[in-house]
Amino acid sequence: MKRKSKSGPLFLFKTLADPTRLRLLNLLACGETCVCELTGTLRVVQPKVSRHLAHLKRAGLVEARRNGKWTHYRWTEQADPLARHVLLGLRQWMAKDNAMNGERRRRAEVCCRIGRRKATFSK
Amino acid sequence: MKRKSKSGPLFLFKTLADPTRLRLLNLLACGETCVCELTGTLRVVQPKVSRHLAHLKRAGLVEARRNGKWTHYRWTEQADPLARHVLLGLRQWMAKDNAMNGERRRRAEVCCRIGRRKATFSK
DNA sequence: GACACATATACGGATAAACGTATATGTTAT
DNA sequence: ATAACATATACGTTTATCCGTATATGTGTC
Repeated sequence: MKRKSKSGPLFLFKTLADPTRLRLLNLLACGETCVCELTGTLRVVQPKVSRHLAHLKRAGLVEARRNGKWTHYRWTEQADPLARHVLLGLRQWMAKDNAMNGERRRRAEVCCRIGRRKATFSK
Repeated sequence: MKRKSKSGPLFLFKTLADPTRLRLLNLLACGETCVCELTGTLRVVQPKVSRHLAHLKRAGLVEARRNGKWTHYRWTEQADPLARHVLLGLRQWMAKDNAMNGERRRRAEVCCRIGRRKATFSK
């Protein structure tokens, strides 16, 4: 049996080749966000969000921080040069894209604001 | 019915999320190459190579030039900033990766050398 | 403990992607 | 026109991915 690599460009690109995961990364680009807020903003069922967050985490693109009942996700600092390069480009693209901008703007206000660091979107 | 977008980051990443297509891009990074040489070097059946080249072409990553019986493929100059950025990163990664380096080195010598421009790998 | 809540995973079914084989198209030479 | 060759596409099958629903896990509260 052969095991899957979980790193390298292939897994990176596979991970980025999904609309929901791109939307999640977009929201997380503003800073740490809890699952319930992601779910509310994207308007998709919670297991779907969790599944895709798990995928992003496996790929090393995000990391989770538990705070009581809530889990907050954030982008990870990339060690791999390719991943860092690609994600930087993606971030810049998201900063310009209309749909992505809109989605970051209309994120839910009413959700587990406690213990969250301030969110700013830096290019 | 909804049509597929063929552009944007999603299609780009989907296109890059396949080992054969990455290997093809790697070989093409040296310069224009004909299908028979790609087939010979990758040691995969010809329809597979053609299918993936067609996919890369649809995604706008490569373009084809017909010369007699042969078709030569090459990287296209990217108009889209994200695609250009990502492909630049990929190219740099390929320049360092062992497997990719090996594959570029052991490309077939005996094939349709006529009418091909000289191939050099530039970072 | 029992309960409510946030999040994660398991499972079966649907959809899409990739594959190998066969065949079609296009080009050159005879 | 026929034949030989390079490349592309069509077709049916396998394999991977995504989804929704149900359920499990973990954490605070009573």
